[in-house]
This record gives sequence, C-alpha cells and structure tokens, in this order.
Amino acid sequence: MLTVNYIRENTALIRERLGKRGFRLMDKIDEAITLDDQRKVNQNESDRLLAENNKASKEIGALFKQGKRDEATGIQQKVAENKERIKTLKEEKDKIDHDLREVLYLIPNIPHESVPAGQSDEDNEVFKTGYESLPVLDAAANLPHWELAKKYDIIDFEAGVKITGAGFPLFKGKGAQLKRALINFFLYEASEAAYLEVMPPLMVNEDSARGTGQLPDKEGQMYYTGQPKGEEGRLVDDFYLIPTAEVPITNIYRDVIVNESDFPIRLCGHTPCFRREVGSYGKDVRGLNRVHQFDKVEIVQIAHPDTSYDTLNEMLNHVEGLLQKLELPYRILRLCGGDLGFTSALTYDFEVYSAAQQKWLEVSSVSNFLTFQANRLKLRFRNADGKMQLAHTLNGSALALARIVACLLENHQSPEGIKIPKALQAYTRFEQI
RNA sequence: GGAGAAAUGGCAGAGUGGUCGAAUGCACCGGUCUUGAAAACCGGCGUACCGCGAGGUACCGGGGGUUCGAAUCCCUCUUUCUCCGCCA
Repeated sequence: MLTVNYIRENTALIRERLGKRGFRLMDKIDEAITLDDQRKVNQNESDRLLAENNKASKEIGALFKQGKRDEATGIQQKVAENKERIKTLKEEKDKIDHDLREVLYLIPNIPHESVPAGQSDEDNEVFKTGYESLPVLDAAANLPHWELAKKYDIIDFEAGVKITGAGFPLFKGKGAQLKRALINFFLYEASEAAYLEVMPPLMVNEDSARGTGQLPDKEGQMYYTGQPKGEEGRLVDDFYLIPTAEVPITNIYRDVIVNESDFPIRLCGHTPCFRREVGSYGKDVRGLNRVHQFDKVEIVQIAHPDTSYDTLNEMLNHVEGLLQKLELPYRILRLCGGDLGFTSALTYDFEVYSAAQQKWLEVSSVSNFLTFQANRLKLRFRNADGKMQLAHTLNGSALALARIVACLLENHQSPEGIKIPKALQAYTRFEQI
C-alpha cells in the first residue's frame, strides 16, 4: 500500500496516474488524509495525558515513600480521570487506524508514467516482438497440445480429473520428464544470473499473504486450509496455498532491515502454484491453458529505489533469453492501466504464440512494485544519510511451466515427433518425443 | 498428542513492581595513538509515531488484565527447547 505521507505530498500526481487505471474511488485519497489528520489530533491529546500520568505516578511513588498518603490520594484521583479519557482515546485511535488501513488497502499502486491508459488487455501495448513472422504449422502436424498429449501419452487430463478434479493434470513419462527438465533449466539459468535458489514453504500465513498484497485484494484466488476446531471454534491450520512463489520468497524479507550494500538481492525458486481461477470457462481453460496447479520458477529482487527500473529491465532480459533458448515466438506487452495488477507500478507480460491454437498465451509477468509491497512488509534499508527508507521489490516468472509446455509441444511438433530445443536437451536427455 | 522449561536491543546476556528504553560483553561507527594495521583508550550506537523545536509517547514474542506505576504479577495465544508418544 501507499504511505499516507506519500499520498499527502503527491495528491495531484496520484489522481492523474490512477486515472490511467480507471480507478473509481478517488474520494478515498482525501479520506485517507482526513483520517490521518484525526490520528494526529488523537495522538497529540493522548500523548499529553500519558505524559501527565507518567509524571504523576512518579510523584505518587515519592509521596508514598515519604509517608504522605493523603497527598498521594489526591493525585491518584486525577490519574484515574485521565485514564478514563486515555481509554476512550485509545478506542478511537484503534478505530481510526483500522479505517485508515481499510482505505489504504483500496488504493492501488501508482502506475509508472510509461503505462498506457486503457481498460482491458485489449489496450496493452506491444513493447517488443521476438519473431520474424508468426509460425504456420504444416497441415500434417497441426494439433493442439491436448491432442498431442494424448497422441504421445505424456499428459493424462482424465486421470487428473479422477484423482482431484478439472485443472489438475497428470504428467507422465516424457511429459513428466520434460517438466522436470524445464524446472532445472530455468533454475540453472537463474543461478547463472546470480539468483540465490530457495525452496520455500508452499503454504503461507495471513501476514505473508498480506505482505505481498494477495490479501485483501485477491482472497478468492487462493486455496485456504483454515478449520474451526474445538468448542470455541478456534481456527487451526490458518494457511493459504501459495498462488505464486512471490509470496513466500518476498516475505523472507518481511520486517527486515537490509544493508544498502546488500543490493541487489536476487532470489529464485521453483514451486507449484495453486489458483482457484473462479469464473474461468470455455476454451481459455482447455488443456494446459488455465489450470489450478502449475509449476513455476519465480525470480524476485529487492532493489535500491534509485535503480529499480534498471533492475526491471535486467529481469526482462533474463526472461527474454529463456524464450529465445526455447526457440519460441514471443512478444512483450506493456500492460495498460486497466490490466495492471493492483500492487504493480509497471508490468511487462510475455506471451508465446501457440501455433496450433493460433493465439497468444501469457507465460510470464515481470513487475516493479516500488515501495508498495515494501511498505506492507516493512522492508527497509538505511540510506546514505543514515535514514530508514523503504526498499523496492520486483518479481517475474522465469518461467511458468504449464503454458510453456503447451507451446513447446505445439510449436515444435512435426510428423516425426516433437523436437526438444537444443538448450533443453541437456536437461531432458532426449531430443524428441 | 501429553508433561516441563523458556522467549529481553545485530548477537550473547543481566534485570522479579517505581530511579529501566533497559546493566555488561561482543559486533558495528567515529576519534586519539601508530609509517600502516592490531591492541589500548575516549565517544557514539534500537524502531515507530507526535511536535517548528525543546521535547513527548509507545514498544522487553503477540493480545488482554491487575496496579497510582509492569520487562518484572495474572490470563491467553504463538514460537523455541527438553522428555514421552506417534510418524514420512
């Protein structure tokens, strides 16, 4: 979330930039400032009364020692009155804090100046294309991946339905091996680019989900394991299955003060990702196009605010390199305000062209969150002036597996079989499916 | 799952009702000394909020309570350790 001070100092800019998102709750901006004003008035009075009582308590102690009980009793009365008032102020403060937080949760991140205004994914801007011309498949080898999966017996969608339900595919044989190879390939590429590999927990608590902004914004997107237990119905296993490794990995740095010399902090990790995807339907969810569980290698950086956009470009180049090595036709989109995630200031999506489906599939999303996550995470560093400052967080998929598998199968199919790109053969140990 | 012990600043660790935002040591930063370094010595060294400032307030795992006054007493939750049980 944004800090109130930032909102105070940049009201005009915020209004203008949030306009690009089609943000409708502009009155929340003034509301936040008003609530913050109330907070200050409240604290002023409450601090003054607390100071009075602290002082009085010391006097009472001294008087007791001197045996002057009567004098002490008089002061005690005053203290008791103050305490009543302090209690009321505290209740008011809790309410104000709560309301302020709720308001701040409703205000999304401020889009970067380069973000195009727009309503939906149709307004996204093609930032770069990575192909000469879009591939056209031979009539002899022009199957969508769900048919290829059946033909070569490498993904069993029906078995997944039986075991769990729709959107939980079972990978078999070379299909499973291809996935494992891709994960390894992505992880090694990330390691070579100086990302520290981590294997985080796959379930996170509420604080973590809040830290990276999944809560309260995307609550319905996550699988939740909480259960009431006992007679009072106290919650146990109050966890969320991660929708992306961004959540556990970025939260490593929740409540952490890093050294300025530690920048840039680069982390990567492979995890399955779990998404409920409520409201999805039709051919968008066919095969691997949209599933509830998929594997992904995520790259995360904690960066210095002065250089975070350079960091974003560096991450962009990294992802682009992966797609080139996989010999897939891709394009990079700069998301418009309306399609931009709530927490992001600038996002580039990578799409790969699925030749058999003749459509673009999103395989990566690379974003700079500026201080939006760091503020919730309390992720800070001491700057050159010795002052505490919020760091910037960034992350990107490098890459998401399911759709990459779909595109590899479709684009590299031939009458003889599915060709494995050269760069991947060292990991698959086979050249063809 | 059962029984017991514990949680204090970057780390170690003292503190069992007032003079404690907290001793001491280490680490760290600045200085003296030194050709340089080390050692020694001197000084500094938590975070957030309010205030133009002086200064004030809050925080000793989280939350609540007792008290004029809580790191210290009580309740509760969480986590860690030890023992027993179960288990990949």
